[in-house]
Amino acid sequence: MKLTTKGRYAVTAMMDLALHAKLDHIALVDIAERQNISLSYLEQLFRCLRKGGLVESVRGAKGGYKLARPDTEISLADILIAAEEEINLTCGNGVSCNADTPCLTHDLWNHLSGEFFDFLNSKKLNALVHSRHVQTLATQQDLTLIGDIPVQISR
Amino acid sequence: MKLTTKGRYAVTAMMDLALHAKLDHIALVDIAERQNISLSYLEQLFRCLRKGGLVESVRGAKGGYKLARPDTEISLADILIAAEEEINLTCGNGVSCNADTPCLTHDLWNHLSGEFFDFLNSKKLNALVHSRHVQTLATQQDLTLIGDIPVQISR
DNA sequence: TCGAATCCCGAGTAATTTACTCAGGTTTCA
DNA sequence: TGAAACCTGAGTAAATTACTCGGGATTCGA
Repeated sequence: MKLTTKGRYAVTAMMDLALHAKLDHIALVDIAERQNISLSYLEQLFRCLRKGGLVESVRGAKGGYKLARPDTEISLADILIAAEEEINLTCGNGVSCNADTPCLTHDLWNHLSGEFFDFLNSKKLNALVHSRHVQTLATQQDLTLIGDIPVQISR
Repeated sequence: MKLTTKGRYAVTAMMDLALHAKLDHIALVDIAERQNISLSYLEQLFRCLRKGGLVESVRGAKGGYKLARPDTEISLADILIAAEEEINLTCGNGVSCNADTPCLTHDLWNHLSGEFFDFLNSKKLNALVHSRHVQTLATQQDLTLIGDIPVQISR
């Protein structure tokens, strides 16, 4: 019942993409710096996100990633599933639960799992980045980076 | 974002207790048989449930466990927390997230975690065992056991 | 009073999963 | 041509899970 860092990083990275959506493509290096995530780990993560159809990539110098769909059409559930976090509260149909002898909680968890999915699916990326708090943080992050390395934000 | 077997077993076992609440005390051996859970694992689990104040025990022969509160006052959240499943979707306040530089998702997950807790907390044990499906299963389980070992259900 | 049934407890451990890293590609821009 | 970026597969230390084991403490009933 815990969120793994993979899931959290995926959401963070997608929010970063959404926040900088006005730029053409964002390089993973930038996200790695802004969000304090290892580059190699991000690369691995974006493999999943790309396979999941959530981001599009441009290879080569000046390449990078951008959202494959408007941020109004990407939900927390989409991101977590793409990052290979199962949203799975079910009984797992293990040894002690099969067609003959389903466990007591079989239906219960199936049902709750569905409700939980709907909940996460109702949270869209645009809403997530819209909060005052996130906007403030994002601005700070951009300023900090510009302070460190004097580059144009619109490179 | 997965439920561990510990959490599932805990819920199953508590449902079993609730279903047999008319009996004075239920021995773990019975639950182990009915629900196909290893006895030693159940013992470990019930340590947690007892510490969490969800069940009361009677030691010695003819001893066993019963619910410490009416099943209307025990929620899924209570059980999962007692079983040491954290209901924790937060960012974990790891290395890359502290007071100075909170991560983008800090507030987001805190908030969602709360909502999820409320959701699980609204599911009370009495409602869980009330479903037609669970009632049927429970009856089957009791009959099967009586078939195996010819004992009175009301021993 | 003994022994079986039961709860109780701490510790150990194999398997699995997580959270990464690494060493190399390939593609594209300037 | 070379640097900047994406892309890939494989490896691995640490943490977690899902148990087991061996023993002890209590209580009932014969």
